[in-house]
Amino acid sequence: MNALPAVEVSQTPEEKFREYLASRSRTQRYTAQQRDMVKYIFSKHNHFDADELIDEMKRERLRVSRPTVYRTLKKLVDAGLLRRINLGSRTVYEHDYGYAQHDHLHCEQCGDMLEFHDPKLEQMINDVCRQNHFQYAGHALIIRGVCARCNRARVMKHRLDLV
Amino acid sequence: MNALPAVEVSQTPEEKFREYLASRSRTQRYTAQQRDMVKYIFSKHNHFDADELIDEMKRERLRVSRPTVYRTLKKLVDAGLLRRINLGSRTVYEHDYGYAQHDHLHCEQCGDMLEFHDPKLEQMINDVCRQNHFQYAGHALIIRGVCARCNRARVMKHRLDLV
DNA sequence: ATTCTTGCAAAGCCTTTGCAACTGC
DNA sequence: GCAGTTGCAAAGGCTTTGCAAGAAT
Repeated sequence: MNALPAVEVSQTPEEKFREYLASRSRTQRYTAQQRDMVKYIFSKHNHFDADELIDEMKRERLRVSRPTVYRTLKKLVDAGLLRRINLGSRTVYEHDYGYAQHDHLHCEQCGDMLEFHDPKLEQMINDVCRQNHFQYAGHALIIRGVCARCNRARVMKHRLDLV
Repeated sequence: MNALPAVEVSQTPEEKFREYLASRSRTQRYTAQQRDMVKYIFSKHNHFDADELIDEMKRERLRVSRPTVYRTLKKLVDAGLLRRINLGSRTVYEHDYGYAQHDHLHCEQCGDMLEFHDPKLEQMINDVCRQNHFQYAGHALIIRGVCARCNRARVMKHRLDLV
């Protein structure tokens, strides 16, 4: 995974989540397990699915139960802290808070997710929505293919095969 | 669903599928059920999921079994006749043969899929891939939001509520 | 005749839920 | 103490698979 610049945010993810839990008519509680999840998830910038998260947190001796992880992930997405990405065979999550708007190049070989940002995309989406009188709520663009590293590996292998 | 121009193709979907089944080392058979599926699917241009297809075909008194439908859908995708679209909560299929390359505006209200084509998108994808030495294999862009019709309905409802 | 396809029932996979015990506020 | 959260086990939805019977070439 490559890096895009982080974005300045005034609140920590934890604060933002607490705010969400308390906001307008919501009377939700901030529990130890939720705190652990938020802390763990925002301690590293990567893409993960529910299973990976559970495994990794268990490895760190953090208490997590599967239903609670799913329930909390849903809240985190709703709170704007995480974004769900549907990869077809897998659903992964990534930070949506404190991180620049971007889309993905998904390597079908190694599974890596390269991030990129292109203002031309936003412009285009904007135009298309306007032309169709479509009220924009969000988008998902995933470009599938083979990343540079895997490509090199393939070329190397091919050369070796020829010898 | 709105219409994009159809594309001239030299083979019927059925012919193309037969060709696929027979091609390079494959010795797959063309069965009655597969034929019915291809015919039915290409008799109308719309987006459908496995369940809808099964229901509709049954309504037409066509014999279909769930496992066979899944197996055949997979072949049709592989053959380049259909494209899978992952909508997050649903997986739908659409024609990928005899139809122009396009992307989607997905209405979250009524579920409708508006199709559009913009060469600027291809250009952008091309550039991004080149910059990242990424070998392109395909992409999926889905723009979420509310379509014009649902928007009008919402505005109308709002007006009525004010009365 | 041989090899592939079918269909049933059953399993798989990921995700959600009912409910009693528990905990944050 | 009350209302929301947890965790188990169980159910759900969608998709795949093992295998014996059937069909295509």
